[in-house]
Amino acid sequence: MEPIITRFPPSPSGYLHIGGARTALFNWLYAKKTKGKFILRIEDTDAARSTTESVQAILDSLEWLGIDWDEGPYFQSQRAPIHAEYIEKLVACGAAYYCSCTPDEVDAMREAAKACGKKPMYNGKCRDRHLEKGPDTVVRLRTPDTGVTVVEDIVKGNVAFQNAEMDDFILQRSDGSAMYNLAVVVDDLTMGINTIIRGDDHLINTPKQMLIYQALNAAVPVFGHVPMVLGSDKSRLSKRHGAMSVGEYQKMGFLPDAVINYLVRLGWSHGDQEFFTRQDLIEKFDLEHLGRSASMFDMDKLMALNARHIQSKSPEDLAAFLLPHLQDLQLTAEDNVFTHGVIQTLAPRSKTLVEMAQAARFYYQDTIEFDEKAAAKFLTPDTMGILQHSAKGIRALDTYTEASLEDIFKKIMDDSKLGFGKIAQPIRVAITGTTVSPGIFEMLLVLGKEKTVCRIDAAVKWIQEQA
RNA sequence: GGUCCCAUCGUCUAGCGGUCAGGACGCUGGCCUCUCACGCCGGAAACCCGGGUUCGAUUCCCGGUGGGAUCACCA
Repeated sequence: MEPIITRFPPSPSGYLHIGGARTALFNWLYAKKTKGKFILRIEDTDAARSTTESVQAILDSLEWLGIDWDEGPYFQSQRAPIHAEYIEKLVACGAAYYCSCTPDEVDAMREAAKACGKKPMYNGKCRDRHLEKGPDTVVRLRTPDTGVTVVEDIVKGNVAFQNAEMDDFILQRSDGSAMYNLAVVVDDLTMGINTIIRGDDHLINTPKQMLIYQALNAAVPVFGHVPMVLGSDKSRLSKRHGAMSVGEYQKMGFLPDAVINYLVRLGWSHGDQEFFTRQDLIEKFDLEHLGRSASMFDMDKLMALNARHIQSKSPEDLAAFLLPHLQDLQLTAEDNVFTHGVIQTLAPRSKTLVEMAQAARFYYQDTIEFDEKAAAKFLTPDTMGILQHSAKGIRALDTYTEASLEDIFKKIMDDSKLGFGKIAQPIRVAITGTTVSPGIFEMLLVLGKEKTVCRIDAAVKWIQEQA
């Protein structure tokens, strides 16, 4: 059994698109799963649109997602000599020929064909003229006029195309550069790629590529065309549907594992399982369970999955991902015990790392600003006594533990005949400035005795100043 | 328009001739509870339509409808 060799060939005309990330993922997973090889190839033949910044952005995104490659990145633009060599071979064996028709002439042919109610195609004028290479000649493939080319697609099944529908398409431009279909085939062939998973927008040029393989007397790879990811209105994903680039998801506070999990589930399934670790995916991914219909991107579901991945990770692992988001909020935090504690209290209640960073704010601030409504309700002369008592009790503690804190609260409850909530809320506001936070005890424990007392004192002082 | 692909709750999907059509997100009723979450228990919610094939179709075939892709000296 030959090893599976897959590839991902982005064209660097922008960031890494979320849909592109998904096809990269499918190829990567399949290679991993089968212990094959995954090759990265940058298709930068379109010099006008390709930039080195885009190349870097794509590489960065792949790295962030944790998609690594066994070979490459290769650059298609550097392979022009190889493309030319294969084109010559094709001409030499008669499978392709030079054509001197100008673009205008070809346009006219198309118009003429359309006028007769036929499909606009090049009419094969130079097919048998046996032209030599000239300054303005292109190379065209001699495509069969009859018969069918059948794509044996692993997700779509057999798809038949009438050869008569295909005209003699261009392999090499008049400037000597290779056209897409020729370049991909030659690259895939020379790189030994035998499995191609790509978006089904490519299904239509697959027969053309097969014809090139056949003309080259080469084995056709296995094709799998996965449906595209659509926006919320079922149209092709675009800016107005929200974030499209992988980098944006990083900024929004998603974990790469969650993005991967979500993307793979969009078009692939493993029974009822929704949550997958990276390792699960590598073990369980297969081509048999790829879906055939297009799917819509659902941010809510990504969020939910992200929350689950946050919950499943250790504070240590999470810290590395959270730190940059804390920095975005001008919060200075280190990957230390305190931050791990912070994360522990916040992880079960955060859907994204951005949310977590915002919720973590109070832990790192020296002075707490009280939310107006929260203060009006819970920092009042009525609650001042509770705050004073708890500050006094906590200050006197030798051992600062959940149990000892609980004792203090119990005592205040007994003395004041108030329920736990009546005591917890004022303290919560004193500590965080708001009415929403992690549990009182876990929070106070993480914060530490000093800061806890200090903040309660500050709240008391604030109440006195209001009066 | 030609060619090609697709069609199960609002969304992602399981299903591979006989199921009370299952799960997840979202929505929603309740429980838990120091707030918010988490968690737990329950609910509403789908087989696009019409023909066949079959004892029996969500499932197989054909047609329709709808959606998508693609028709370059772009990739």
